Amino acid sequence: MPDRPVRVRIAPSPTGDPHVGTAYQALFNSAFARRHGGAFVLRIEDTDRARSTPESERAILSSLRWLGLSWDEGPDVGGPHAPYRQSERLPIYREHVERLLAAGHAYRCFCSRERLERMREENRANKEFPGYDRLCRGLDPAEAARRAAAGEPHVVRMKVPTEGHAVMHDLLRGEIRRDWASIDDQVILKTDGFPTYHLANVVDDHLMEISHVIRGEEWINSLPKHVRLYEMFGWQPPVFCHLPLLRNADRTRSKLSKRRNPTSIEYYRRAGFLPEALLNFLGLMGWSPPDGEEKFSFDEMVRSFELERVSLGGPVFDVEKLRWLNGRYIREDHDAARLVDRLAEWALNRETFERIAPLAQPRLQTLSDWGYLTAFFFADDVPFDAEQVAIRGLDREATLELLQIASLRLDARRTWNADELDADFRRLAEATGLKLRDLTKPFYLVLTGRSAATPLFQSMEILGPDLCRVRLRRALERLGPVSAKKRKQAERRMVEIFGEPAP
RNA sequence: GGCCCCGUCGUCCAGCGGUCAGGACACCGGCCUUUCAAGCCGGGAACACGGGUUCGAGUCCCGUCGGGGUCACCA
Repeated sequence: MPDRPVRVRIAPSPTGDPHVGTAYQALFNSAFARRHGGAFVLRIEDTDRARSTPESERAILSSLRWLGLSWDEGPDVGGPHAPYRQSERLPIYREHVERLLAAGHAYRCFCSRERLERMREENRANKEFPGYDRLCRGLDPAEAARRAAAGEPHVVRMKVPTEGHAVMHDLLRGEIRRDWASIDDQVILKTDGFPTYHLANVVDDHLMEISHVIRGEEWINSLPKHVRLYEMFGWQPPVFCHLPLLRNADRTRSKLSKRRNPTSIEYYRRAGFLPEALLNFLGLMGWSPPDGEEKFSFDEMVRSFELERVSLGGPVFDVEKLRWLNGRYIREDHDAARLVDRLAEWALNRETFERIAPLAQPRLQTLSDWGYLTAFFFADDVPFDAEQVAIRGLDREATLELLQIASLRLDARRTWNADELDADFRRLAEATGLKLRDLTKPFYLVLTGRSAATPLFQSMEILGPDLCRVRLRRALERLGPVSAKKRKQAERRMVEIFGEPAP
């Protein structure tokens, strides 16, 4: 361990819903920092211009805060190494790329995407190494600089050794070796002038004086490139520690994915999980305190946290056990009054009731009708009769495809309100020649558990995207697992009907 | 497929050369009880396999098998 102050970070990419995996990484980094009296930094890695959104960044920050996590430096709290958003650090990366270029550690590459694609395809077909063939590495740098100055589009690639092997160290895994011949010259600066992860990550970790890089196992394979970048810059690399990936509970045991499990932190919030329970549960993934007690607060975790105690097997995210733990928190940490407070914080409050009231009012004959009518707003899953899921005039398969298309569309939405949902469903009805009321029927069933409920789109708005998406996915799963082929088909149809760019 | 990582009950963890392989979730049975939960008691359930090293391997080494990750101008 280098004798410098402990500084760690998480570097989420704001390209989607706040993921429990991000919370997991944040928890372990934060606990490690606190344990060693160090600093925990949050840095936004928004170098993917096409997919990064401010809404996603906001959502990630607020979800992490909901969990009780906090950071010493970050885009919202500032800090000595600001800015903490990579899109605001472009000149820094440019300057560092120049340095590598000048030192001959990197070169400009003018190869077209088409050429690269062709090359990859051929190599794969011939079972040869599929990486970049280094065509532009041989270009005269002066000539390349002239072409670039003339405005010819290009990327910058780092030079990687062509022989020998990289030797790396991981805090938990020890030495890792990898032949350089299996690694190609990675792009570090894209055509649009943005850096890639590899470059931005290394530059920022260095400038922000990160001492330990604690991140997901998925990064092990790019470690050689990172280590090489540190070498080329002449910097001391941080200690690397790769944590196991959270896994799906199904047979695949692949890394946790929303296709198979709810992954959005917001889902767990809406479904009534307590933040302290979710955080505690995440702390049980790959780690356990020496005393074996499974219920512990973040502060308690910090007190006994040892990174060395992390076990390497990929932990399955078992919602059943999370539910049990959540129940313990409800039972053991709350008296009735406190529980009522928590319920109000969650959803049972005047604000929610006021949103629902206009929808419920026309449908109430007595005040007591309220309970049954609105119960689905305050539930996680809703039971429904699968037999009834049908669209008039369509067979089961066609019905399922529509549910699938809608599900994909709803997944792609970045904003969520009744008017837009209304427009989406109208469009889908139009494209399929269905009456809106026939189309929405199965959605009432799977989203509200009833064939008649408060109006669908307004109800969906109140329900929120996370609950709606999960209910739809569960319904699809239950009604007949969709084959990969069918999903592809539905995906194409969705794009046909709604167009490529998500709103 | 190449490369990399990993491998203890169905699941999450403990074990860090000598334990009857322990705890928790889930499951099953019992007790308690106006129901259901909760709680308490009990039960079944694992060291992937094969070689080594060692007086002695779940623990160390090698191989096989299995799982995962990764092979982008995404992170």
